[in-house]
Amino acid sequence: MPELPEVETVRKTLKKLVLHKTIDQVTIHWPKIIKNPVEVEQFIDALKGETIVDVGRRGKFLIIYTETFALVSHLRMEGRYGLHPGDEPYDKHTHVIFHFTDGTELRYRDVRKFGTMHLYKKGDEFNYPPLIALGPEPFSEEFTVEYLTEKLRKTNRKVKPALLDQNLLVGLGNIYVDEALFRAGIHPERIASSLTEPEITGLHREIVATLSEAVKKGGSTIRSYVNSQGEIGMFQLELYAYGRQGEECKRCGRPLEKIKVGGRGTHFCPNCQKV
DNA sequence: AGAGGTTCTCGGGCGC
DNA sequence: TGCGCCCGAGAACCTC
Repeated sequence: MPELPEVETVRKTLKKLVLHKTIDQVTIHWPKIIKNPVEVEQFIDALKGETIVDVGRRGKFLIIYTETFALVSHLRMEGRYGLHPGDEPYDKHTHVIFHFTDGTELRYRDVRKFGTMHLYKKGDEFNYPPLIALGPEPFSEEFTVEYLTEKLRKTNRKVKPALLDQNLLVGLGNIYVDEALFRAGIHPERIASSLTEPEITGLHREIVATLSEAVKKGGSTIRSYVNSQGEIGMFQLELYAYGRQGEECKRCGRPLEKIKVGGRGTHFCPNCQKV
């Protein structure tokens, strides 16, 4: 589910819901979600009495800031946040509950239990995993054609797995990497170092354009994604490649195909994206 | 029944 | 042979 556009949408909606709320208690039903500190009791004790002052994002990670701490949260496949009245029942997939002093609760629900939370002192979060080695943000000045060229030039991986590597560039996941490659007319199995200068220029442009258009549409809802207010995204209507195998290519009219690349389902047009 | 939007870890293979 | 790097496979979990 959540790639950069979805996480950015969650960030905005979550911020509206929880800003200025004070944590009274934390309940944890599946301790493995908490990766740092190792002792879950320390995680709980640290957050008691803390007030939420901001909600940020780095790549696909949400960062919930309190006065003293940074809670780094990854939704992985199906993690979701929602604000609920304290007396509303919760189901077996609700693993972490932040009880606020006003009687409401921020609940983290994750059917597959893949999500993670790391708590650090504010300011330390970028010096430790999982944020420490991340590549540039696609909308930052650091992400230039020159940067992308340099990175792709020195790897023998296929271009799709290379672009999914969050240490090269943050934000792309399986949906948007297929979209950016389609829009740039590049076959996902091309060896990264074989891309030409014009191809990389086009790829850079389409990565930024695809992600920014998707942010404007509130992300893509394929199976389960909703933002923190329970609303679906609308970018799934604009997709050229993802999930469209067997359907007509919006550019040339021939049927799209689905193959496996680096173990991931990969959608592309064999006519518009030549090997 | 196997695939699914993610990412970390591990081990094989290769080159020096 | 040994070490380091790069890359791909597998694992973490549940639902349809």
